[in-house]
Amino acid sequence: MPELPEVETTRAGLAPHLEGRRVRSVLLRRPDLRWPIPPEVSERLPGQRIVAVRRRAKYLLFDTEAGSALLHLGMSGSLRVLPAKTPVREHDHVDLALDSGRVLRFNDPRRFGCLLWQEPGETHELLRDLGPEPLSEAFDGEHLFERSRGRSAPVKTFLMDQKIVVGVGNIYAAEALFAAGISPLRAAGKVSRERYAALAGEAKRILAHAIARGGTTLRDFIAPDGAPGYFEQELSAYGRGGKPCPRCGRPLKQAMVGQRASVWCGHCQR
DNA sequence: GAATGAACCTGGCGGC
DNA sequence: TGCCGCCAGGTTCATT
Repeated sequence: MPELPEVETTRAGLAPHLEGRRVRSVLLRRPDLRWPIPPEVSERLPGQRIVAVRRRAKYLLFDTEAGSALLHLGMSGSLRVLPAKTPVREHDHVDLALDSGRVLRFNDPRRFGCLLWQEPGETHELLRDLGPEPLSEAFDGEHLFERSRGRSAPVKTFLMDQKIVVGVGNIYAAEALFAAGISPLRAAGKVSRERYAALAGEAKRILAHAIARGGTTLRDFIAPDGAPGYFEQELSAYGRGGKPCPRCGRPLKQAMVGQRASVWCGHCQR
């Protein structure tokens, strides 16, 4: 289930194989992903040279002079660069054949991912209202404090709102709140400036560390080179409901917060 | 504007 | 062993 570190790991793994390469052809085996793949992808991408592989939030952008392919991995998507004759597996929905003789293959069992098109010089509407990147200077405690005033929703829901900050999903929200000692149930508008400073700092630290470790391997995530991520071994809260808190040893609580499974320590997180 | 909940899809897992 | 039903996940959209 790709979150920002997984998407960044994917981007970094793909870039050396794609940048400077020309797209020979596009094969759509199954165009009905989350949204239908628009005709521009198969009409305008062939023949184009990929000049950059970028990431914005959890979206990957493959830039060409004719426009950019915009890809979201959804919850189960993965991308691999493979020899052109590699046998197709179930759920291999899209192939981009490259002039290197290899193919960029998109596999997505649950089809929550998408492949869209962005015109040159434009910003796709899905990217327009996104919050700052969590590892940028624009994201800090002051940003969280200002945007949270008057909001009664749980701070975990607030932190996962992509308009507030991008790329923080269920796993890293749980981990950042644990590290900062903030209960996920606390109303976002009731968290102090000082505690938001701690939360922003922990979110940055955890995300940067997860990227360095190759993301989190949970069921579906595999990096483009086929290697699993190693961050899962270091999770303190996520997926550990009922197990001892790494700090105080008391059992971690588990409940739904904003429709999402949440784990926290009732003693260490207030 | 904010909060809430449904919907999308399917593999994995627990219970029977 | 096989079947059934629930759960998980990110994001959008509709409703309140």
